[in-house]
Amino acid sequence: MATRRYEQRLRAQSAEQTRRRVLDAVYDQLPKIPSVDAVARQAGVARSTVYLVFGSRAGLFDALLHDVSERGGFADLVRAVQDPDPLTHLRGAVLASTRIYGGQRDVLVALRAEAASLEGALERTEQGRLGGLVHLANRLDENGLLAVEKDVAVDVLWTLTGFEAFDALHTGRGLPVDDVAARLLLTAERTLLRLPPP
Amino acid sequence: MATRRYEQRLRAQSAEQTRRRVLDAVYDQLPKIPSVDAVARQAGVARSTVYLVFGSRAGLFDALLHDVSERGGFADLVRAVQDPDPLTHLRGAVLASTRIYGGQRDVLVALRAEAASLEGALERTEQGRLGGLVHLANRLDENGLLAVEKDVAVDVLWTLTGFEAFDALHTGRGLPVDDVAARLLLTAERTLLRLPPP
DNA sequence: GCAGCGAAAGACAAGTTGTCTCGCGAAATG
DNA sequence: CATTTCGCGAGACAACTTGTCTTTCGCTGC
Repeated sequence: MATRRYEQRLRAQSAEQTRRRVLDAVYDQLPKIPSVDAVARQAGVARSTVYLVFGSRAGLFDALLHDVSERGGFADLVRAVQDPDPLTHLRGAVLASTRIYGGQRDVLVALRAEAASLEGALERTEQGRLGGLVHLANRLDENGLLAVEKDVAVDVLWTLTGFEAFDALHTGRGLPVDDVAARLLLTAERTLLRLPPP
Repeated sequence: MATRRYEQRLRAQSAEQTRRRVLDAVYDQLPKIPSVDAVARQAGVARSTVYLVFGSRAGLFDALLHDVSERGGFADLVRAVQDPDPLTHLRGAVLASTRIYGGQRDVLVALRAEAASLEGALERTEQGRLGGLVHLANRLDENGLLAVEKDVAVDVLWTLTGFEAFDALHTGRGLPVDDVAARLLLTAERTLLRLPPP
């Protein structure tokens, strides 16, 4: 049974293609949350293949979560965070994250609905956001811009920059994405800053 | 086939009892979201009885929604809204609703998870909250207390008094209920009021 | 007693997730 | 070119769920 070397080129590449086709099939069926069978049919793939590639329904949505994290305007968010001016940092972070939520809204709703099966994978993703907010609060504090305790600032930013706050205004109140960003930014600035804009 | 009069006393009362037993069985199994079968077994009732009384799984959770609305500290909320001072009104409303969310957290999470089957029944319940917030914003405006547009005030209050904002701080950040209320109230006051507290 | 009705019991259909087996066919290797 | 390897389709099966319907039991109310 001396297993011989086996380097994949075309095969690995075609495997990656079916993986993508399945993920795209999930996007295609949003905002309805599809069954594994529906995803497989839409992707033109056997249902057993989905289980082969992703392990389970939860594994499929876990992969979807990572896919969302790697896509979409996260570049803008990273750029905003690197601005030397803390106020521009704040402004850019709220605007960029709101636009991400607006673009990915359906996927994020689906992932929230599947959250029970995801065993905290969603929360783990949010750890990064929390870290960024702590950093932001520190910078604002160092520059003497904060009108409240640093802990309080983190809590307020956590609430305002989450998907739930976005969706409350966007879906709940019917506001367009940029209006949502304006409301959230206004709230953050007037609550946190020593000299808020009028 | 002349159907004769039939006034129910004990029978209607026992029917009401099984209805309550079923609803209580749902509460018993929280925070896990139970199947109809599990609810029936916990209630000591046949599964078919659940369907007889509530029509469907969605009907069961719809009844649960109404049950939650009628229970819990909604009396405090109503009392707060009737205070002559708009600032006390604001303060009392945020505090009371936060405490309701804290007490009913598991049920509300379950209802949110079932929201897809509930066909907007949850949103209809939220209409009452929106109406109350519009009223509050009007009163603040009439007294010259608002530092922002009335529409903006409603949007901000909508975000801050929703269950999602509560849960972001309570579950997401691990804050006790009264600390959550403090953060939310601070944010509302500093954002909306012309002369916010320090 | 007798009729009405709440409720149990249980069969049945349909949809879902998850597991496993079998086998084809194309890519990789010597 | 022959052989190995492995991605993937096809399909059977088990287990669980929602939802519907029929039959039967037993207590209540006239």
